[in-house]
Order: sequence, then C-alpha cells, then structure tokens
Amino acid sequence: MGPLDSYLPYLLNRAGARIATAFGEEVRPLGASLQMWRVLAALRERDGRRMGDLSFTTSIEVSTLTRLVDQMEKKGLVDRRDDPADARVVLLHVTADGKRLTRRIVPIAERYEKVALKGFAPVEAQVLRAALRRLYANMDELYD
Amino acid sequence: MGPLDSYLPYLLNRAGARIATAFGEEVRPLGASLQMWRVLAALRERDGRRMGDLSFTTSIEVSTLTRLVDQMEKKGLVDRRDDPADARVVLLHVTADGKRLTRRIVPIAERYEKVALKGFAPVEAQVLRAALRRLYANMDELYD
DNA sequence: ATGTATTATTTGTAAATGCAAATAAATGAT
DNA sequence: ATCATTTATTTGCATTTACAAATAATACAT
Repeated sequence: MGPLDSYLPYLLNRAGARIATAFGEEVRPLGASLQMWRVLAALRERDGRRMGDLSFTTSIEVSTLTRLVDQMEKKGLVDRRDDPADARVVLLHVTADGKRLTRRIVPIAERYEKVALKGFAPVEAQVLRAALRRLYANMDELYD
Repeated sequence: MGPLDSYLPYLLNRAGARIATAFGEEVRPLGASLQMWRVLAALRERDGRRMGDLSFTTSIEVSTLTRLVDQMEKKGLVDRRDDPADARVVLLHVTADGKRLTRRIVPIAERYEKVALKGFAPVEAQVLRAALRRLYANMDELYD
C-alpha cells in the first residue's frame, strides 16, 4: 500500500538501529558495547543472575550472550560463578570494574534518552514507551 | 537509573527485533527476507533507483545492499542496469518475478501491521508512527 | 535405583552486517 | 588536455548473530 516509511516495522527498526549505532559509538571508547551495557544494566537491577534469565531480560539470544559474557569476563567486568544449588547453572556477577564502568555509562544512557526524546513532552514519552511495550506484547500472540 | 525496560533504545530494539524476526520467518517460505522485502517495497514506490538511493531509503548499508542485491539478482527478482547518463551508477529494476513476489508479500506486511498494532486506535497508531519519525530525526542532531 | 526426559549452558557453523580499502568514472581547476 | 578531487559501487575482512547440535546436570517415572 503506502510508502516504505509508513510501515511500522520499518520505522521501528530504522529508529532503533540509529540509536543503537550512535550509542554504541559513544560507549566504545570506554571499552563497552551496547549489548554489554544491556547486561550491565540488567545486573544493576539484580546481580548474580543466570544466563537464561539474562538472555530473557536483555533480549540477547543465549548463545550470543555466552560469547558476549566471555568477552566481558576477559575484560574483568563480570564473573561467572557456580550455583551451589544447581550445577547446570551459571550465575553472573558484576565485578568492581564492572560497576565502575556501569557508573560511567549511566549518564550517557540518560543523555541519549534526552536526545532521542527531544521535543517530546513527558507524557508523550510515556505514551511512546507504553506503546512499544504493548507492541512487543502483541507479537507474542504469533507464537502459538 | 530505572530498570532496563524503561530505556527507550531497549524498548525500541526489542520491539523492532521481534517484529523483524517474525516477519522474516513469514516470508522465508516465499524465498525472501525482510531486507529483500524492503528493497522490493522501495522499488514499488519508484523503480530504477540507484544503489545509494536505495541504501538511504531502506536504511540498509550500501555494502550490505550490494550483496543483498546480488542474491536478489540471482533469484531473478531484480535487474541491475547501467545508467546511460553516468557510468558509475547502477539502476535497479524489478523483474516480473519480483513484482509477483511483491504482490504476495504486501498482504503479509499488512497483516503484520494489524497484529503489531492490535488494540491501538487508528489515532494512536499514527501518533506512534509520528513519534518514531521524530525520534529518528532527533538522532540526526548527533551527527555534527 | 535406573533410565528417560527436561533444563541450562556452550560450541559448531553459516549467514548478515559494517567499516575501510579498492575500483571506476565524472567533475573541476589549472 | 591533464591531474586532483569527488562520487558511486563493490570487495576484503573482521565482528556479530542465530540456529542447531553437543554437553552436562537435574528431575521424574517406574
């Protein structure tokens, strides 16, 4: 029907990709990537999480996450520990360096939030966030 | 500050990735991918476009696009032609098969639009689209 | 208690992506 | 007219990613 830039998936991807790229460039000098930031942000909410849990909350595929965590471990940002209760499980913990890095990224993330939402009233921003959550939930229905 | 799922870039990416994946699965049986559909949709708006132009309107990186178009050409969906006015330029044209495929994908794209926006009033959908365009434009300001 | 099914993570492998360099052609300045 | 600069596309290469298979450990049923 309409032109490409009226398609929601396109608009969504385009905007998402642009923010992701810009943000990624911003945190690269700190030795991090967007995905690493996601993991750090998830661990900031709750530390010592299992891989599957992290995969779910960050929306990073588990096999991708494994390799990402490999890198983060090499950089000394996180720590894989065994779960005493279940030997299959790996619990991921932030290190002191990881926390330091997190503290440096937080203000960048906040700035990006501002730049992306420039000209949006607070209500509009909340409406947008709500819409994106709804949209995400709607896609669940396709999995039956 | 808040939890990961209050960050706009995350919400955006998560929703975008989910739609992209689902849509991709849907069109794979037809021998297409999401990105191919983007190219076809752009050519449906206007045929005989140059690579750089297509890259811009589809938001697909030029080098990625080159290889994507290689595949599409092999499948007989599009046709690379020389621009008589400028020998550097490649003009991309849809073939009859490409048009046939496009006609088969259009209804799928429309269905996805509906599924993604289920429960949204038409106004809400338009507000969302406008917000995504604005957000995309806002990111331009970072390139100075 | 033993075998089967389930769950958690990792590894193999192939495809997609993006940056930078290479190629090729046009434009503009001298 | 010739050379340097810019523009358009492609290729080289390294990184990211995802699916599926492999590995390892628990849980469940008999």
